[in-house]
Amino acid sequence: MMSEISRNGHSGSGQPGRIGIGLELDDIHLKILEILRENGRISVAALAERVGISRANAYTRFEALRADGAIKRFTAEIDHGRAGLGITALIFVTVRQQMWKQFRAELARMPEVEYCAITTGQHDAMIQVRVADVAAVHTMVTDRLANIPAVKATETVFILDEVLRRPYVLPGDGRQAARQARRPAPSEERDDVPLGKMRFVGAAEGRAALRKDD
Amino acid sequence: MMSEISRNGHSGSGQPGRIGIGLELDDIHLKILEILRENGRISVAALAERVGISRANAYTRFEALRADGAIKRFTAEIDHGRAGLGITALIFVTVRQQMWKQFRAELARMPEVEYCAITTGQHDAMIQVRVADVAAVHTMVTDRLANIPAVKATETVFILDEVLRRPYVLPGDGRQAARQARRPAPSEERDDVPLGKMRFVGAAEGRAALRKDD
DNA sequence: GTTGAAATTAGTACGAA
DNA sequence: TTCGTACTAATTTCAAC
Repeated sequence: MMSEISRNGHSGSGQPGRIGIGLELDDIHLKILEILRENGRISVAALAERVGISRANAYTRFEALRADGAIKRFTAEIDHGRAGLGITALIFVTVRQQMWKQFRAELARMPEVEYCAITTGQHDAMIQVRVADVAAVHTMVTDRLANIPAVKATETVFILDEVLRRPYVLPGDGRQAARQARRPAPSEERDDVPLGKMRFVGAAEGRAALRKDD
Repeated sequence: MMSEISRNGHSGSGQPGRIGIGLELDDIHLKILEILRENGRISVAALAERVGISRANAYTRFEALRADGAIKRFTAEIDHGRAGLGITALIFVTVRQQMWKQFRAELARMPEVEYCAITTGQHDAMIQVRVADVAAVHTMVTDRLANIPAVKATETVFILDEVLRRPYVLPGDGRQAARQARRPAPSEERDDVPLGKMRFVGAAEGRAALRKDD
């Protein structure tokens, strides 16, 4: 029903970008993932044809990806509006230290939470909820979240529009990006970028005052 | 490759929580969606059995849900760490008014962006990116985002851990919530909830100063 | 890693309740 | 509408190459 999902870390391997311990993923594996994230119901036979390998090979790789955990599961994307959950909100939560375990346990009991991530910055966690109406957000925050001792403070914003959601970003996309963006060729490095535009918010700096910069 | 996804609004219907114009979704439809979001590759035959309807009926409903758009697509969930994208970050963007169109167009050209939503509050949009290493986040923000005229300012936080992701929240979950949480047993109703804990950030208030409340 | 043939399963059509 | 059945097409499995 609810799923703990993998940490961002690389299971011990210190090298960022390094492929995980299990399978070595080659280009064909990545192409399979790319097709599967667009169409999770494609038959393995059709997959083999699109990738340009034999069916037996496709079955082997498909199973390997599943077994290795590179593919975690297959899922259907639902239109929430049509399913009666027209309101999406983000709730940024400040958690009392040493009460994370309780916070997580409570989260698991809230089915309207679609996503929760621990973040650096001003807050400690961001949760995304889907509910039927604005009142439900209010109820959720004031009745449920605020009653959790682990929750020190919350800040809620509403999502007005979801501009894009990609099924899942893959390294292949990065290569495309590198091509498209043709990155920071040291020579043509742009130094006219207005530095005041950007801000990186680390964990320590987090609770510090937030200046407004517009 | 990239997909515009539906607005939060209810396509004209003013009633929040109301099912969209197309299909009337009954309990069986919702049960089908519930199964499909857990296992997007289940066969329609197996689906029929689990729901307790005939195979023919299952095919009809399955197709109807697809045609109606209640099911938008099927996708595979990838383990990003294993795929070489170990870093996830959230970038909050302040967008110059009347340059939204440009902003969206540029977003479409950034494959490392997995999700983008327009929000109320201090910022105008939140984008989630997946990249190989921390340096790539820096490059993304300073070289790509900052060079978009539509982008007035950004604020970046890193995701340290993704605590939970549910495939998709459905109204049925709400019912469960009501049951599970069955919470405020009037006797143990807590009226000592510190109101200062919560903050709702509307669009207008947005750019106002942000006090620190810890 | 590939191909081809057998076994199984999926998808369609249609009449009856 | 929904169900049950029969029919056709496709997929998966498994063998040998």
